[in-house]
Amino acid sequence: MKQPHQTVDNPMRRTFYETVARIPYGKVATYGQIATLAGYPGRARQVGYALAGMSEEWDLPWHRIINAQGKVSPRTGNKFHLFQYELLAGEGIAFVNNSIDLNIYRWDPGETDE
DNA sequence: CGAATGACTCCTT
DNA sequence: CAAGGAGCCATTC
Repeated sequence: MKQPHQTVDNPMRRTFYETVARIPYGKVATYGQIATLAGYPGRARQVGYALAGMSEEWDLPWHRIINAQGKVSPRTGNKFHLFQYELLAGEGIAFVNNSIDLNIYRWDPGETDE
């Protein structure tokens, strides 16, 4: 089966991690957003793929990454996405029918960030 | 190189 | 608003 056994040697994946780590508290970002900010527009899938290969021990706020629908991505075979909801709620994110208001919580780099 | 896969996104029903 | 189909991209076999 296909396993994301990728290494961090790839500058693309490393850049994704850097971008994710820059997401401020109480804010969220979409995969496409991260990809674009990382300098790889259109690689939204690779962002999710990179996060999938990431260890749970990482300091990255992976829970702040959601899809363009304003919901957490339903990962395959795991219910960790449920845990993501709790983490986001802990950040002060408001949910409406399990969906997040991207118009409010979407990370705006250069304005609200450092 | 071709085929398959996946934490995605957009467009149409 | 929810569901289905097509498009895109990188990595792996």
